[in-house]
Amino acid sequence: MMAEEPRWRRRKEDRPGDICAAALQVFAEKGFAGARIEEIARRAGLSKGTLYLYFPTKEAVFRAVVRDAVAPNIEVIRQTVLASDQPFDELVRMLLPRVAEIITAVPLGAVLKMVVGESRNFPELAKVWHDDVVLKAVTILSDAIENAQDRGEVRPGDSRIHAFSLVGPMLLGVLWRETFTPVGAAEIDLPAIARQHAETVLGGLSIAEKAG
Amino acid sequence: MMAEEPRWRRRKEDRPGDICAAALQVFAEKGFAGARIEEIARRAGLSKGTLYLYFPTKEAVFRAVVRDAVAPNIEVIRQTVLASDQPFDELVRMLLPRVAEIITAVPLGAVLKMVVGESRNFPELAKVWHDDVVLKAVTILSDAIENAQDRGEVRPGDSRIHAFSLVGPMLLGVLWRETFTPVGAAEIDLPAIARQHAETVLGGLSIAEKAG
Amino acid sequence: MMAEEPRWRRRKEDRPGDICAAALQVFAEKGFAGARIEEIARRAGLSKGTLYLYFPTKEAVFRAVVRDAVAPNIEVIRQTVLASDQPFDELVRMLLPRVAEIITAVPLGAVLKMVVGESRNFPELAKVWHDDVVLKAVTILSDAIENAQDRGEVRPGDSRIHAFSLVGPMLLGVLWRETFTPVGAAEIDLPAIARQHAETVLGGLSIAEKAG
Amino acid sequence: MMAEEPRWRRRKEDRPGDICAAALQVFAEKGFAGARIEEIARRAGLSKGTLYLYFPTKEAVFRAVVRDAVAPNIEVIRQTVLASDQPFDELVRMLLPRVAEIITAVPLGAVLKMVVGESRNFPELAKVWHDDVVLKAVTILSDAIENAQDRGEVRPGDSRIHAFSLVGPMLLGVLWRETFTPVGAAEIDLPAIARQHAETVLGGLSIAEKAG
DNA sequence: AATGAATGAGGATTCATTCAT
DNA sequence: CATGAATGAATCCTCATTCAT
Repeated sequence: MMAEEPRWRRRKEDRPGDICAAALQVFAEKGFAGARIEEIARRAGLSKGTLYLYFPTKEAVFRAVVRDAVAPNIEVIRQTVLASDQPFDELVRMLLPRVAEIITAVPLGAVLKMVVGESRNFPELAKVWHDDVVLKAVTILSDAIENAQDRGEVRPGDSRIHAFSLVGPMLLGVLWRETFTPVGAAEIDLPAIARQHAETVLGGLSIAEKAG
Repeated sequence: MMAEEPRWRRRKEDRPGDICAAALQVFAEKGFAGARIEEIARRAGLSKGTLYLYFPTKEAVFRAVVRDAVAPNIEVIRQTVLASDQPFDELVRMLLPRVAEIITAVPLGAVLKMVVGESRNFPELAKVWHDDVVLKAVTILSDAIENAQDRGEVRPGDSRIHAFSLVGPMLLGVLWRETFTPVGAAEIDLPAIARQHAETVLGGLSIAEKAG
Repeated sequence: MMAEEPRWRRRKEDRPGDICAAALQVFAEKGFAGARIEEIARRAGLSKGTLYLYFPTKEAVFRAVVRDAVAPNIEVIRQTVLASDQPFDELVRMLLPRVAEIITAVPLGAVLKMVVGESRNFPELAKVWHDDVVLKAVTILSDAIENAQDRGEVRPGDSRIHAFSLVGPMLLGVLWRETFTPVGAAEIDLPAIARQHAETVLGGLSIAEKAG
Repeated sequence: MMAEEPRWRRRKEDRPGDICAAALQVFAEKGFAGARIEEIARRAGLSKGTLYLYFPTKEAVFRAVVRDAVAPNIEVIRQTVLASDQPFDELVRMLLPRVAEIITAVPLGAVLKMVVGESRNFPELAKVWHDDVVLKAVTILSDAIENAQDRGEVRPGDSRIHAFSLVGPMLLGVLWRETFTPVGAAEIDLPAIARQHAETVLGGLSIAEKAG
């Protein structure tokens, strides 16, 4: 326990972060329209009026939540991929479990659900996510794939579709967990999916292994 | 076009279908909470009050839309899989493009988005989809996979995760198309994904090919 | 049983009466605003549209119901009172049970409730009831009382208040029955009230008895 | 009057009372269904939305109005009756004018009208009124009557019907005033009714007087 | 800065009334 | 005459946003 930090002493510079964290929970549970500003405020430990000192509108809170979930994670992926000059199969065997870890640690699934669900109401958010997260991630992957193709490690084919083949099952797992596990579906073991799918997909992508 | 259709004629039987079709559009665009009954009614070519002759609440319309999207499609998958006593790789080469076709023909992507986006607000719909669509589809697939494993056609491993490996990229493609294409992302060629991913994933699942 | 009268052969001249009878039930149960035209039509055995062939508005139906309940009953009272040249105490001993009978036979209580409950929304109905029913009844009574006072049969005092003393308990009984018996209150035996109250009130009104 | 009262000040505690007072007026005028929340709010000096900070539904407001009219008044009656060890005729001569006073001072007539008019739509309110107001009042009275009968002061007979004989005319007067006076009927002088009816009914109920 | 009472625009739902058949 | 599908005005209620304290 921390030394009895009085509620009113919470440093104001933490507020936006607190609000975003609370809002993420609520938006993920209720969707944008179903979320109530008052509940976000309550979970952030402040009053409705105070929340409006930090964000001008509910939409602004939503945008902040979705944008904030962008930056930290994409960088991790980039580092992981770029730093590696190892063979493609090694990269994949490391990358997929890493993605599973990240997805489990941060509420990426919840945000993804929000982006998918509200993409028509907030097209500019879908755009930000596309441009700054998804496209970047796919590009990093497909670049790596093309390099591996050039090196003869990966079978020919559209590198972007190969990227879908790599990460699609992981995404499916995340959405499954967010959507169906709360209503009684079996638990999803993301790391297990990562490990087994890595082997499955590599079996097909790695020409070397087959040729052997 | 018919010549000067009267403002309304007795077509009670067509109404529910018209309403569901219009509602699917609007719900897919705006989400449940963002959809306005009046707009659904207008797109269905009738007035607000008339819609309420056929559905008691907005929720009832939503449920009808989501439930109606269930029945017709799952059966197609089952027929495709069960009817085949062909080798596993043939099945997959036929199945994935078939799925791509279905997804393209009917608005399954839109409904899927709705189910994912509103699963917390309508858990019983998520449950129906899980029980009647997703679980059935996965079970059909994993049964086929287990049979193929028994016959030595497919490498060992959790059959459900193998099923994820099979269809995950297709689902990712659908959601991508629903979410990002409207905001400027590249078009998604589902049949191309189906063809290429079939080869990719089979390369790994088919022990025979490797052994050869 | 009558010889199978087909529904569609119901003579149209009966319709207004059928509608009023059905409407009386529904208005008494739900009040004016709570009553639905469709339910009135259904109970009258016809469709909503058909009802509008006989009455232009819901208000018109309500007015007809309340007015129709006026005529038949006030006349009975008048006859009973005027026809009697018997002593006052005989009159009362006959009149109160007669009122109890009428009230029990026709749904006067229900209409009374409606008049009381909707008097502010339909002041002209309250006026009709006041002018044509209540005031007449009171006048008939107070005239009889004044005559009896002149004959030395009834103690002095405001004749209208004496009339209240005569009929008040009966009215209380009717409203009690309409209001509280449906929610579990004891049954009200109107004839018993009539008999006992007649003796009670006469004991006071009849100077002769006391003087003797 | 206070000088220039600010548009609003913190007066959360006064609100429910203000709202109930305004609602009583409006419900009495229009009935439950005819009353508009916005008008209640306006008469209470606040906006529609503010009213909903204090009551969750229109029904809740109605219930509060009716229930609030219960408590204060029944106690007065009980005290009046219980405190008296005077002869029965003295009690009645004191009680009826007391009832007339109460009815005149508080809007009991309006509430009674509401209870009668809406008893079918709000049976639980009719029950509360029956159990907590009417039955108690009647029981208090009939107990007093039975005691008086035991002492030989009151003629035999069903004590509850005797109670009706006592208070029926007063109730009739109240409802008359609520219903017919607004449409042009003569004013009702409740105290006069109380005084004259007390003498009238006692003349009959008091054996002593007659025997003498 | 913080609060929370107050506001009112917005949207779901009802139901009297109309009218094509 | 009879029907019942269709309409839309009316009203309850919600909740993002404001603002006096």
